[in-house]
Amino acid sequence: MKRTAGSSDAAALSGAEPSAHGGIQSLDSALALLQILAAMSRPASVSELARAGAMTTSKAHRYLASFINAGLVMQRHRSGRYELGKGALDLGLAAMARDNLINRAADRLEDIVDATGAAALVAIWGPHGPTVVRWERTASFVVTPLALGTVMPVLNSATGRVFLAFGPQRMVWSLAEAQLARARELKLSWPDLEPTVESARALVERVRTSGYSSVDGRFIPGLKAISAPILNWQGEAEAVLTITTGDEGLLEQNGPALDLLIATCRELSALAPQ
Amino acid sequence: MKRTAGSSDAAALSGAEPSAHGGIQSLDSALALLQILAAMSRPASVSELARAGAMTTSKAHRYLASFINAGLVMQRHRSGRYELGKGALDLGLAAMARDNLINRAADRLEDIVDATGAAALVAIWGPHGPTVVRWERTASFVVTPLALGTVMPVLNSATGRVFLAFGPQRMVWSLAEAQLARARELKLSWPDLEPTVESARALVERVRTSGYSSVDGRFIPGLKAISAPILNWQGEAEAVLTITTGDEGLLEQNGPALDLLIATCRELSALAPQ
DNA sequence: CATTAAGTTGCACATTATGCAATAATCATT
DNA sequence: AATGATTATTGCATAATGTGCAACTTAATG
Repeated sequence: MKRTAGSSDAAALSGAEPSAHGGIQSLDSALALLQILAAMSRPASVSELARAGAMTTSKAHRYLASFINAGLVMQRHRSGRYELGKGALDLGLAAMARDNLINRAADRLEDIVDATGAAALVAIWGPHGPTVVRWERTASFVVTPLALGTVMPVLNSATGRVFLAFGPQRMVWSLAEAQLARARELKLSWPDLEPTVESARALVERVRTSGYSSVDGRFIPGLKAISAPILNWQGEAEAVLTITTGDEGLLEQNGPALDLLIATCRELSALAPQ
Repeated sequence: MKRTAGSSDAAALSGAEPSAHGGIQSLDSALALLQILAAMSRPASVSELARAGAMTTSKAHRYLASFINAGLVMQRHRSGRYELGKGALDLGLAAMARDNLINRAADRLEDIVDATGAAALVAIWGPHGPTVVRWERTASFVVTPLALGTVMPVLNSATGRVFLAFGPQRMVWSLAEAQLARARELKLSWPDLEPTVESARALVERVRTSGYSSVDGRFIPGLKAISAPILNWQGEAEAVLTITTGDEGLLEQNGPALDLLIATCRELSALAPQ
């Protein structure tokens, strides 16, 4: 392990340059690599990871070996690509179990589903965008896979739009701008949104003014959704609550489902931490 | 770092005892401590953690300092108790997103499109039938019937036929029977399908036997498509993967595109949740 | 305020993390 | 199927830092 060239005489004599925060240097390096892997949208090779982490492949490989041993990372077969493993999921679920805001929101889902006959979900902002962390539905809900971990698009989902208006702005707009660029490249647009920053900002104004967002069957035929934010004390969305249904009448403006959603989010917002 | 008492002479000469799995010893110890913290039901003191992890408080403290620096752990104030931080939640969310079937399938679209020069899509069963939820194409792909939310017909699209054979049967056949009745009313038929239940059942047998479905230019002039199911453990399609192209030669039987499609769906099926 | 217990940090020494090169495995091409 | 190129993995000598101990700091209690 190399010392920095500017080591003081005292440090040189004693043998160790302590890390700036009193931690362990190899652990810091390893955890930086883990974050790089987590940010990747696909399984990665050891050389990709080493390059991205500015380290030798040999070093990256050894860190990955320890992460595999701990269950945080998995590799499909020897010499295969690496991705996050069950241990990472378990760690996240443990962290989530301690998050009072998510748990309070989740506790409301059953009542919402019972009252509306629809499906309802809680999403929070994750490394890849708005991520479903809890959901409930009635047995008759017809859409097949709606699952824990589903990442919603920012621009054309009700959930995503609420994050666009109320979420952590720098991160949200970084992703939104990428999605806008991609849409322009493929010459896409949506019923109420052109793939431009100006159009997206106008959408944000509409969502902020109304305090919720909705998408109707023009986006996914037969599906309608309404979403509202659970705000913290800075007015930023900590989570988003969404009701989604195939029943076109259920989520009408000024209807009971929207009232329930807004009231629930308001109550949960009042309980949010500083 | 202490050697075990039984170190071999060779290891003593070379200086390092490699960890059993080729990883890094201090990283292994640190990750073991993190798991102990995750398993605790409440915030823990450094001495509790050190005791549970059979290490000195000084060692535990330094590991925790690195975890805090990485965001995986937080401490309410100096000398306060330790608990999992936002970074642990983010790691879990990233793992959750990886674990999601639609995201896994979507990740494959780019490779498929690159390999074939065609367009590729993921569809799920929605309220009005097979619904496109993800798609990719090359920028040069000129024919664009695709959009997020496009509902494919059940009887005369490759995607729909795979759902007919492998999808949630009660819902799928309810819609199929309605489309058959409509076709009889309009006196429609298709090159390989009469608008009868018997003919449709024969089609299902063919699709189930081959494990995939294809439609050629007789259905939509200039377009050919092949589809295969991503099956769950009950043998029911959770999603369907489709390659579509205007190049008639590309999707020939026993060709590389079909092989790629089948292999991809097989791999994704193997990863599907219970 | 004094005392005790727990958290945090300096430093000498003990231990292992690391880079480099060799070996093994996988992928692409013919 | 064979071959060459590329990438993943591992042995080992050297470079680097992780660790235990004790001192210092902080927090809690009487």
